[in-house]
Amino acid sequence: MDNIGEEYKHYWETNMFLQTQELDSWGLDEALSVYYDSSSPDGPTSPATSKNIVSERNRRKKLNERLFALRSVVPKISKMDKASIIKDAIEYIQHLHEEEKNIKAEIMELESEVLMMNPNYDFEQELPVLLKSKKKKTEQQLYDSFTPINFPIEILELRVTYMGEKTIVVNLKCNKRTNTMVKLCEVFESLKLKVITANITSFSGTLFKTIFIEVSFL
Amino acid sequence: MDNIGEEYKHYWETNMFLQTQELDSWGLDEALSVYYDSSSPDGPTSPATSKNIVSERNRRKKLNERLFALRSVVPKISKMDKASIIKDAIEYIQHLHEEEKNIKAEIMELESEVLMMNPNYDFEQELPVLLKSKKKKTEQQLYDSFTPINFPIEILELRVTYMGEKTIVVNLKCNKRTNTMVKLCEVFESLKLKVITANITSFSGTLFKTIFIEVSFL
DNA sequence: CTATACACGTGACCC
DNA sequence: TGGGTCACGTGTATA
Repeated sequence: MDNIGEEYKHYWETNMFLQTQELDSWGLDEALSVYYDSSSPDGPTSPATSKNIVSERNRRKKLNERLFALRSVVPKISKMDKASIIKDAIEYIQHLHEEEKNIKAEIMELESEVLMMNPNYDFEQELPVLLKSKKKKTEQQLYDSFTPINFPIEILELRVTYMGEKTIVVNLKCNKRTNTMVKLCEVFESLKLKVITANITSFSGTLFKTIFIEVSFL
Repeated sequence: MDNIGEEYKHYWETNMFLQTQELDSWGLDEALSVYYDSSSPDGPTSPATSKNIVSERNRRKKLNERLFALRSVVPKISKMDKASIIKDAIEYIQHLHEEEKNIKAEIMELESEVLMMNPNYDFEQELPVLLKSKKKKTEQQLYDSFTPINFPIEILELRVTYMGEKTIVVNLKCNKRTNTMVKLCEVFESLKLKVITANITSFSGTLFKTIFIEVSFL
């Protein structure tokens, strides 16, 4: 009895790291069950007890796997204790709850702010996070999500001209899509150039942008 | 031996509900340890084994309490299984992670939106959620957040002129700061106006922006 | 009757 | 050399 048990006397975490080996060593368990089956058919311990043993082993193993997985999704794990893992998970969830609460109040405030300043703003189209989550919650207690829609800049024409020794002129033509102008500005801002003057003209769905740039970088 | 054990043969959840009563019935355990101590000092099971028994009992109890607490902070608990509780907790944490990511992008967008429309807005004073969470992070390796660095638009001059019955000219002068041009563009994009032509000129740290707008909204 | 899930006592391990 | 933790086998109650 004892020598059989000693095969499994590892620390539980080491057990987790050697799961495959454990699966191999499970062959011993079948030997064990056979041992139980053939030895004593009279006692109340032989016929179904071996089944219960392997069942219980599987249950423990599954529980440990879950616990290990739980540890992996929780940052700031203080100790490797089973109890400590659960404790850390609880604290982490509570922290996320609080943060979520604050951040949702934040969003509601910001939305009303935007709505006041611009009553024609279309939240359904551009910022559907809270609305969608409310919808889903009524349908089922499930968790919400959303996907931001981003159109790329479609450049139709790009021409760079050097005027004199310190000035560059950039001529750009592209299709007008949502936020296209914003993205263009972001590109030129990120280049940290010294823009002398810029002109943007919109005509029938096309953006024309002409930029004068001083060559001397800062 | 058996009659003592029968006191504890409840389902684990019922055990949790009757914790206080269990604490009372622990008087029986002390009687148990005494029984072990006084009965057989010769066998290898008496002296330290009873200590281990009560220790192990406490450990199991603590673990179940933690598990019960974990269940209480996780909504949408499918089954009461120990393993299922941990599984639901894992899925819930993963969901919260994803939601947090999305909602933070959302807030950044809204903040810039508000900032555009009301350049003198003070995020530090009125909406310190993200900033506060960041403070916590510097103090310890705690859970993460972020802070968008946003300079407000400093408007020096704003003049709106009506030209004819369908055209508006907006003249704007403001200081040049980081992303000022981007924010200006975002403001005018969000207003969903029909911009005919726009001109931006930079001169000694000041932005001059002139915009021709057709009045007819889409 | 057979699974499934649990609490229990026990020996072994490590700090 | 204990206090703390673990895996194991077992009896038992629920579905």
